[in-house]
Amino acid sequence: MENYPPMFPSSSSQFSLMNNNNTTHAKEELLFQGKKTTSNGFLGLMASMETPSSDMNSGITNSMEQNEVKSCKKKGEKKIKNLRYAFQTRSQVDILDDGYRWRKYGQKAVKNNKFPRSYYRCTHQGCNVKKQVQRLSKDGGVVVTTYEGMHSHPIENSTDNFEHILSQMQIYASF
DNA sequence: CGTGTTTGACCGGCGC
DNA sequence: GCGCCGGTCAAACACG
Repeated sequence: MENYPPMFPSSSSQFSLMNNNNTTHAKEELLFQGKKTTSNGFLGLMASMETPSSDMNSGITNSMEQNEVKSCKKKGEKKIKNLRYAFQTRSQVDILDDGYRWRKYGQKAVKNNKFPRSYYRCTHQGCNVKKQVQRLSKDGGVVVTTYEGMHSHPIENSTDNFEHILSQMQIYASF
C-alpha cells in the first residue's frame, strides 16, 4: 500500500502531534482540539452520515485529525507510513458504517477508559485498512473512530454509504 | 456453509 | 531482564 488517493480530501489541514509533549493519554486529548478547517465540507458530511445511521442525535462534535505515522517503530525511518485519521463523533452507536465491510479482530480494554476499544479490519483482500473504535469514558455518547491506512478498492455497499451521499451532496451543492 | 464476532492467548515495544 | 500495555491472532462460536 503506497499512496492511494485518500478518500477524504485532506490537503491543507494537517498537523502532526509527534512533536508535542504527548504522554500516553495526551493523544486522546488532542483529538478534541482538532482544527476543523472550513474548507473541506467533509465534516458536514460526517455530520450527515451519522444522522441516518440509527439515532438522530443532533449534537455533533466531531473533529478530525490526521497524522502520518512514520518512523515511530524502531529507529530511523519505517517502511510503512500509515496515515491515521481520527474522527470524533457523537453517536449512540459504535458502528458507523461508512460503506466498507469491516471484520472485527480484537477488543481490548484501555486504561483511563472504562469502555473497551474495538479493532476492525477491512475484509477486502489486499486492503489492510484498519480502524479502531473507542468511546470516551467521560462522555459515553462520544465515539472516537480512528482509521489507519487507505482503501485501495471501491466501496462495496452502494446503498447509503456516505461517499455516495457525498457525491450527491456535491451535485446538489453545485447549484 | 460462508461470513463475521467473541475472547483468551500471544507477541513486541518500552519503561523501570 | 521483567512486567506492563497496546495490538493482533486464531479457535470456537453465532447467525443468515
